[in-house]
Amino acid sequence: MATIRDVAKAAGVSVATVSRVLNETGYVHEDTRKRVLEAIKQLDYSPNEVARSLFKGESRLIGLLLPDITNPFFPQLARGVEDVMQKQGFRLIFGNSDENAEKELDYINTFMQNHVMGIVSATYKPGNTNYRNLPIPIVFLDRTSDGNPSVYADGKEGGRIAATEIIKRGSKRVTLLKGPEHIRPALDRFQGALEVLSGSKVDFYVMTTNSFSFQDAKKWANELFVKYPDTDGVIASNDIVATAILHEALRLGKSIPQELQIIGFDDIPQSSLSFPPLSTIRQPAYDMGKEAARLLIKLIKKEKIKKKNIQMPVTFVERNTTREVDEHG
Amino acid sequence: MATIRDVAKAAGVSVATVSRVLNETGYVHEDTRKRVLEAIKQLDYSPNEVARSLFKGESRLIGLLLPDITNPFFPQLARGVEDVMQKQGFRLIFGNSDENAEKELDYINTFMQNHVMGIVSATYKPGNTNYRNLPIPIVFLDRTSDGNPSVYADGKEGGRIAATEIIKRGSKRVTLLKGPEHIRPALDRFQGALEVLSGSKVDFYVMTTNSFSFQDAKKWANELFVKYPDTDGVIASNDIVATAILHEALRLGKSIPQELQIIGFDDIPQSSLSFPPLSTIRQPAYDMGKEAARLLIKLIKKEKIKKKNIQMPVTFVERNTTREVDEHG
DNA sequence: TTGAAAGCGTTACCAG
DNA sequence: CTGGTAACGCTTTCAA
Repeated sequence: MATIRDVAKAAGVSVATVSRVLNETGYVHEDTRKRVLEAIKQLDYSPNEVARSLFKGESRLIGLLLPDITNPFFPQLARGVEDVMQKQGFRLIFGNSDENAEKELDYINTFMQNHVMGIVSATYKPGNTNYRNLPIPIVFLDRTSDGNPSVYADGKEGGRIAATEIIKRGSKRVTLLKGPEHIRPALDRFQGALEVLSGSKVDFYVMTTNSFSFQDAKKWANELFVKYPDTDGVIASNDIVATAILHEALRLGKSIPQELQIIGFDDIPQSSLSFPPLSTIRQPAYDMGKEAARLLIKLIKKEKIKKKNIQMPVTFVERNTTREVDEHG
Repeated sequence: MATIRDVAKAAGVSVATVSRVLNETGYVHEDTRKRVLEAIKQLDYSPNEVARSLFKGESRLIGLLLPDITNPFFPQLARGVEDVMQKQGFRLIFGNSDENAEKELDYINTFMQNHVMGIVSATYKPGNTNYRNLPIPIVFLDRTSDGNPSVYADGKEGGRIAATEIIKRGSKRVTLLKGPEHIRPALDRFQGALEVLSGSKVDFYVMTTNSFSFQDAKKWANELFVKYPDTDGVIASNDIVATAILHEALRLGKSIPQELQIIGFDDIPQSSLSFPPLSTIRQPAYDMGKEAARLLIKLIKKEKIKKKNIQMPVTFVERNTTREVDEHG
């Protein structure tokens, strides 16, 4: 690896000059600039980011904290973050916390030790103190933490929409799945749906599902039909669970959506590939990731921020686990 | 942020001593050790990794290069890599190449600039020169590159198994989907299946699908039944495509697996949630990731390596898009 | 317009 | 057992 000194020597100038042309800072004669550029090319030199980072106390690194990249919702967020960071010359250090505060803290610490310029975190849980007085900006993604910048979807509204749509389409005995208590968006959805359901005249059951994993999803699906065999509408806590429920319903010989309607949350890519394709409340995950990255960059550059809490809209994606609405109903 | 000097001052010793207790290198009296530890705790000091990295020319960073984290196969690999790296104190810088050599090179360069100790790459394409004479170890994951360490599944055998099983279960007009030419595992699967099909007495069609994306998968599925409406067995290029085909077949009213058998590749988590659940050739993605991480660490530590090319076994996961084999057939 | 040199926070070597 | 100090590769004054 060539160093700046090698370049200086090759170009017959001082390291200071090389540094100047590298950073386009200060005056440097056009001729010497050319010589330096030439030398750089010859030696295939590229500056050592670590040395740079040490001197400036800065870097081109961003920390990305996810609960679990294996959950299909998060890769989309991650990709959104990465795509804009990449274009801006930032690289991501990433870690999965498994919603575990210790692991999370461990990552945050090493992020700091590596001079990251900011953090995007999708793992905040209420009460968590890991983010207290961090000297760098942090934006929460998919989650919120009071007072901190964040990008998230309107979960409550999503819940309302889900309940409204399923009722509008004729379900009379709705089962509402409540996601993990400590995951804010899950709680929001639940509350939104609960609000509408409570105010309606349909019967409904609430069933708690305290995880989102593939493994457990099957368990919830199974449990659901044992407990509430007569349910004719399910508002699932996310698309994975919804898919598991669809699977189980089909296995039990129920016709979808005639006997049973199902609405999921998230609109992960595979949801349109189930059969029948899943009706769901869509979160614009990729765009949320991008938005979060943009916000963080502004924060890092200390630019003026209009809104530091960005709420993204959710939409009902009508596919075929819900019936068509009867206009004359 | 406290520095080592602050700690030294607080403990009334020299930075050299602090460094010694930090790294447990060289002698230091138990009493002073305690004083230093105390000061470290008081100041909430933790060593600056950047300075460390600059001095040692090393770091605790690993580069991870993926084609696209949004494809559900890769998060599993990534998680495997991360889990063992995490335990060993390594952090990941990660990037998606989109199978684009320039983007790939860009990432590799910044990896180097950040002193990563090694790279795990799942994006190699034949002919790619981006990895030529890198001064650090690299292990290819899911791909191979002649001479370089790698961890991959036995795609060819997977293809053979898929063809054998589908024939054994009675398909007479098999459609074999050929994945992207430049993706080695896809090619291997294809060749393995082709080998068995060619040697059998069933008819078969070959259809080329040059991507693995969700978007395109639907297109292939559609095309398939237009071109080969009489096919009664599909060997898909991966589970995403298989799911899309299952979807389309169901949409067309075909009964699965009676009229049409489908076998996928990978066994991504959602494959067991389709209905009917997808029969597939499983790759142990998570374990492959772990294996790759372990191999890379050994390489970094310059430990003796038994095998630098690790082939992982594939297995037929019999679910319900294939019929039961007729023992008396 | 250019160069010398200090310093970013560590580690490792050499004396003592 | 401990301390002083050079060095890692870079950027940034300060002088020239």
